[in-house]
Amino acid sequence: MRPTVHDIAAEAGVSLATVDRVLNNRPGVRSVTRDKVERAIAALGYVRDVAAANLAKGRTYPLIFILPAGENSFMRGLEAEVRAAMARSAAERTDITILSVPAFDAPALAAALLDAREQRPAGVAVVAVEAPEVAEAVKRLREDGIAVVTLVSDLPGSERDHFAGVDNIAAGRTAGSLMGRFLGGREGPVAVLAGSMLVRDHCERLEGFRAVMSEDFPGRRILPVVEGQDNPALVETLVDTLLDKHRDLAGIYSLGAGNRGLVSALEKAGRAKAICAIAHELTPHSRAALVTGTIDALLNQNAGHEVRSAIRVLKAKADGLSVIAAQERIRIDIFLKDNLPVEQA
Amino acid sequence: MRPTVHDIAAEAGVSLATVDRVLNNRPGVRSVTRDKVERAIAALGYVRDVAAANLAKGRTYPLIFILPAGENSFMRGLEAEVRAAMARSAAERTDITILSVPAFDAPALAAALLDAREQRPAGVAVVAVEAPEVAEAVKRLREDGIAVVTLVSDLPGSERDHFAGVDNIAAGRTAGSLMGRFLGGREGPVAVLAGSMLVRDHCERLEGFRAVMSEDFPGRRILPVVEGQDNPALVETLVDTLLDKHRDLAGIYSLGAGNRGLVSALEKAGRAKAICAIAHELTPHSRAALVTGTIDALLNQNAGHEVRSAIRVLKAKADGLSVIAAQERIRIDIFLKDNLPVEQA
DNA sequence: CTGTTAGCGCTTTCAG
DNA sequence: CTGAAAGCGCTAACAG
Repeated sequence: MRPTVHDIAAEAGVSLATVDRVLNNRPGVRSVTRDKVERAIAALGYVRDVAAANLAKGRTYPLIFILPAGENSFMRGLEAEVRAAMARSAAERTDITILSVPAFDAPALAAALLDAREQRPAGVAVVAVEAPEVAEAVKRLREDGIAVVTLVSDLPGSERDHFAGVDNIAAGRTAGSLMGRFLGGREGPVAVLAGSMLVRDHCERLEGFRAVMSEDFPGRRILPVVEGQDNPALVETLVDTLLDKHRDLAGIYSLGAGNRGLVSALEKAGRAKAICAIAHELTPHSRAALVTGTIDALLNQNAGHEVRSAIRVLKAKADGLSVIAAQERIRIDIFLKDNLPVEQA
Repeated sequence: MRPTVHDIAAEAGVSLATVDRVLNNRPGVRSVTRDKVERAIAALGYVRDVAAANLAKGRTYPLIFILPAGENSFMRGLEAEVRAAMARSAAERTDITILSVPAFDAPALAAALLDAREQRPAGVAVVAVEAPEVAEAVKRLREDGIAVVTLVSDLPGSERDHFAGVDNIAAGRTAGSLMGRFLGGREGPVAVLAGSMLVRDHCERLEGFRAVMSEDFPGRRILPVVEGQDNPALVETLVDTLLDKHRDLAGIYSLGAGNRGLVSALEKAGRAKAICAIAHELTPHSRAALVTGTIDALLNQNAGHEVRSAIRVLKAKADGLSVIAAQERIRIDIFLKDNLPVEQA
């Protein structure tokens, strides 16, 4: 049987309360006593039963998730994952609220953060837009002892505790590597389609993509980036134009959302098979396009992992604990038509 | 505050003990009483606090992992993950033992299973070798109420409760898809290197690979499969021969282990860059070869995920609970030099 | 500064 | 068949 607080109290010749004080390094213990207890802990190889501690504490973690509104499938999937986490709230001792804000709107986001602050949550997870006022709002939250985690898109240089998302430079590089190899010796330029250069994740993907293309495939021309605001209708128009203007287009890297527009444009132009398309995020639409071959490869971040990681980190930070960074690293999934996960119910 | 057993006892007008009997559907409750309690549970929307239940039960799960011996890096990594899980034993209420058996040795594996059975564990996780005597041993365990999960390599048709591993047909298809696209119009045949056709995972990868090559790249010649027993030295000799015999070799798919041998053979022949190599499992060696470009792509199964999943499933099965299959599905990771995870300490 | 005591939500004897 | 009471390992008042 593994040792309990009773055992260590007995071993150290003190009471349970004192052991508890040492364990949770609460003040009010003479250092001699503290030493005795610590020796006992070490001697018995005590490890605290976290479940029992939580039960006794009855602590819950009020958490707020701030997500962009709109019909972006990835974001709606992310929201679904947050709702799934809400369903597990009881078991995980969390109490989650979702706040919705317009996409790519820094003032609205800053306001939402301050709004969240009023509710005095233990932590806030936010899909960031890169702007000084947002960083400033994050700072205010931190000053109030509220843990802040950026989700999907980061806010470097701010005081956020952690970023729960993928390495977007690596994602862009991966896209570039696949694009270059898939095209092989085929002639023609490659177009790049982003959502907005206001969000960090899109900028970083572009940076990684360009880096690999120029390092490993220097002969390939990359067209200037086009911004579709993650809006399918706008994306479709933009791609229509691209296809029309560049009859020899060899590939398209879509690093943002709105892939429905990309897919329709390619298909109606009858160039779905001829053009190598690489996009991000596995959604019902992008999945279908991968299966038919309109999209050749899909990079994905697992929204479920991101949400669960954000929650774990927020809870840890709220308790002043550190996290094992490596363990919270989010992988970049690569999907081809051949390794698609089975569809969920 | 969410309802507790007390609330439902009060609501139903019975005692705690009766509520508990109903909750865990233990016998000795009149069906009228049972109904009353169940109505109360439904009315209050009660959800049991699993942590508290475990605390009260003080239950632990003795588990046995049976792993192949030898210096196969992937298997040693798997073992390291099992040891990591052992370190978490206290928190997870598990008590894990590792049994080591010679690789690809069905009689030894069957004996080990029977050996494990003597220790009356709650569950056994085993890297299977496909043979009737192994299936028979699994059956004996199940008859004794011991949960059995196959790990990495499955034993279909046996009575194992679950398989914790990747879809190896999909893995083979993915390898084929990448190989076909990476080669593009380049001429030359593709070689396939396996460990042993006695293990299910290798057979399935081969099947998937061949399927995609014939469907999507019918012009490409696939050489007969060569078995390297997951042994680097043997693999090296075999690849030496292949390289010598096929001066126009365009690609190699290594679907088993022993990649050290593959890498040295390619490098010493000076054909590392010219030949497209796709292999399995991220190990220190394969990682290095991916970075230098000797290996072009690596398919990987996350050993940590597999071990944790196996443990979750074994615990659930031991308690007679079902698992959400989708949640326990293990993904196939694809690594290029550009999306390698940061090296762990 | 330290100890006593009463729980957290659930399970488990042991009586009745 | 049902109930009362003790306790899992830990924490939190409240006394001393």
